[in-house]
Amino acid sequence: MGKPSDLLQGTLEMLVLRTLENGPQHGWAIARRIQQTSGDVLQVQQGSLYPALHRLERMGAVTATWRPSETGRQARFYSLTPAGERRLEKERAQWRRLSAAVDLVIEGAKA
Amino acid sequence: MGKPSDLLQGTLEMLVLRTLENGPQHGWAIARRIQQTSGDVLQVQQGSLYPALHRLERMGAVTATWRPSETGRQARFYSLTPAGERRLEKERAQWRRLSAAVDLVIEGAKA
DNA sequence: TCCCATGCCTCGATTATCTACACATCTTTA
DNA sequence: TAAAGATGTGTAGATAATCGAGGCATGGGA
Repeated sequence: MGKPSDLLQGTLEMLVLRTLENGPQHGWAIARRIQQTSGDVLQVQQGSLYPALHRLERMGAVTATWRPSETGRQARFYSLTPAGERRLEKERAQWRRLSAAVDLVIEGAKA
Repeated sequence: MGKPSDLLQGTLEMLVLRTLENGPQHGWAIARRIQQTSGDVLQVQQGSLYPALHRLERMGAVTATWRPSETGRQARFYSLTPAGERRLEKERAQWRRLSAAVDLVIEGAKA
């Protein structure tokens, strides 16, 4: 059960933005969804998630409103902004480029 | 020209160990080789490389000796130890697992 | 002579993440 | 009824890898 640290720094924001492409969600649901979608490989710590959400809000990539959740409790729902979508696209492209580059190095034939 | 930070933290050690699978090399050559092998996408900063090399040496994953380089100058050649090989295998497996998980999340179908 | 490539290294700052908490409500279980 | 667990948001302090910028030294070419 690897933590999104280890080598995934900076990737958390991308994961969060990507999850919000499916529509507005509150923090707890975002964390759960990432874990599920990744086949239980990635788990997002609350101490990383909320600061990341606040960063994204400060930079205008997401907006947030208080609304009752499915269970009737008050929860903070985050939505992607156009700026957030653009940011996601950039980070996604960056990820593809860099992870492909790492693969080239580590999977390449010896000698 | 992405920096191996951005999302590659912790990956540097793996890249270095992988490069040493091709035989002993000095720091400068390791950096150059990673850059070449990655198709000029990854570039290793000296301020990251040497601390990483020293960490790996302290933990016994590599050994180092001074020898003249191809150009005749004294250089510090690093070699993989058995412990380093084991570490590389673990990190390589970890990388595959986690990068595949990230791909699952970000490439998955919407909704 | 001056510059550039080679080659090693350190220092301070940045920054995201982690662990571990605190707080609140609602539901389930003993 | 009381305890426990799930839901849900958040902060505080510490950690640690990386970065940028610099220093130092040698050798070769212009």
